[in-house]
Amino acid sequence: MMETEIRRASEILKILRENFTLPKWLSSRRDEFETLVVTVISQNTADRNTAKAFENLSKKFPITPEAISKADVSKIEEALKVAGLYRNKAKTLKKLAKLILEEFGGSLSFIHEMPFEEARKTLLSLPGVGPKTADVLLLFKAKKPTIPIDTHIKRVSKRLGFAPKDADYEEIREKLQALYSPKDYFDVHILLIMLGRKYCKARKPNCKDCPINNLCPKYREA
DNA sequence: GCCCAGGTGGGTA
DNA sequence: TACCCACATGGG
Repeated sequence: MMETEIRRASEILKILRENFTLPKWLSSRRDEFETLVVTVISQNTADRNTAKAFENLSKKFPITPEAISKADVSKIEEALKVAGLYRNKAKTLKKLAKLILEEFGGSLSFIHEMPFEEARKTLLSLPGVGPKTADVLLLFKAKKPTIPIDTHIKRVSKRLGFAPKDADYEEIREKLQALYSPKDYFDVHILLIMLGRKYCKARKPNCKDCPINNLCPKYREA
């Protein structure tokens, strides 16, 4: 990897830190299972609707493998309706709760105990858990060195020239992790999403006001 | 009315 | 393996 690319990446992070305020609550607050539940709900879903759905579900049930595994799928569906894809997600959550109860002793503590790769593989074997969801659990709850790649990060990384247009999830994750130090993975994840939402949008990017536009090859071309 | 928010799994070639 | 589609709601 080019030395200059690493320097550009560091400069980008520095400027993002100066321009965005990191929310403090993200890593604490919820336990592993709650985090899994909210992350599944969040799949392909706007944050506001995710929050509403999680709140709805919390009012109906304690967010535990015990309660969710016993819950009526229709009740879970009702709570999740606002988030969209609710039939799939309701089924997935119930399956996950059951599986965690029966195969993992009712807890996701293995994400702390297993080495990173094993923990990730185990998470990926769970229904409804793909790379994004697995990496969220690993980074936020187990403090493992990984960067969840969501749609914003995918887009921003390509525009910044960190990854080719056809790059897949793993390629982008590995590239970002190589560009940054593990202690910064959390901030990189959050800040790139914030950048993507505010300036580097899919349809109407606001490059003119973007705080890192002169570090962006796309902008300098134009 | 349309576009955006925004991952995973199952099917087909 | 590599695509392609289904899943579904809410706000601007």
